[in-house]
Amino acid sequence: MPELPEVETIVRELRESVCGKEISKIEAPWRKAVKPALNVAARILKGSKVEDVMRRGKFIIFILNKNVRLVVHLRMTGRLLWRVEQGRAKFIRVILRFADGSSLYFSDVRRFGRVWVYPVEVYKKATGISKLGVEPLDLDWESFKGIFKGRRGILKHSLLRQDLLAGVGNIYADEICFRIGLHPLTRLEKLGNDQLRSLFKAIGECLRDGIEHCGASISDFVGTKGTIGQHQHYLRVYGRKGKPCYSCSNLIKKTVVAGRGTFFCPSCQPILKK
DNA sequence: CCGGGCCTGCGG
DNA sequence: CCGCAGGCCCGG
Repeated sequence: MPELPEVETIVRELRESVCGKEISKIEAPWRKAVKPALNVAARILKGSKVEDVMRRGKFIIFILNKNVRLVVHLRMTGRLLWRVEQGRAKFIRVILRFADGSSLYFSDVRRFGRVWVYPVEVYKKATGISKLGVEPLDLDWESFKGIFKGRRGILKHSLLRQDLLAGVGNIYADEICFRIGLHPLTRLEKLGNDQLRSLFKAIGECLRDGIEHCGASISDFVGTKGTIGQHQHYLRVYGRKGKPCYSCSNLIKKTVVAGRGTFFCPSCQPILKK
């Protein structure tokens, strides 16, 4: 459930805390979390120093010297933590040990998350980063139009497609649809130029708001020091089934779109016809 | 385009 | 105690 704003929050914290550190060892209490096999990953990592930390979509990329990249995807319940609470040690899947004695823990209750270690020449292919679409926050209106104008498909489904736009997940997709006043099932091809333009603006606004509030701690998200975000207090529809719409006071409904729980206001978000 | 698989905790 | 939660991959 960490989406672009939550991942960005983590990356900003890491950039302040991990740069310059030398990795002395990688451990994997759950070996399947690491690709390639742990001994291979360890050999590639040997003696690597962290030069920078970046984000691409929902991927976290550690730039290491000697042209090595360590990539993390948190999927649903993954966390990167400098300290793990008592009782949650059983969820630690991977540990990065540093030469200064500190350790960064990859904890993940549901084991969907992964850590990859690869040379710079192959890491994008090996992780799936090469298949990602554009970065929503680097996007200008002309490029956005190039991607979405004339495209067919369901609005919410298109927002969730990482090969079009990298980083939007279920929560922000619903928030974006609410912000432009369209039902998540609206077909893209029915959007006029003005609506496309407002969609473009809404994507940027929703994601930037999320970053400004250090992410939404809805179910699981915490920062690297265990601190929660604040954006859950600012969500307009997600998780608000049966509660009055902030805009019109009608009750928020929940349905399923693209296989995911989807919240919307039936009166503020009509399905666009024709 | 839909649904199952990966997984576990927790809500109903 | 069943089934839902959902990012992403894959197969039909």
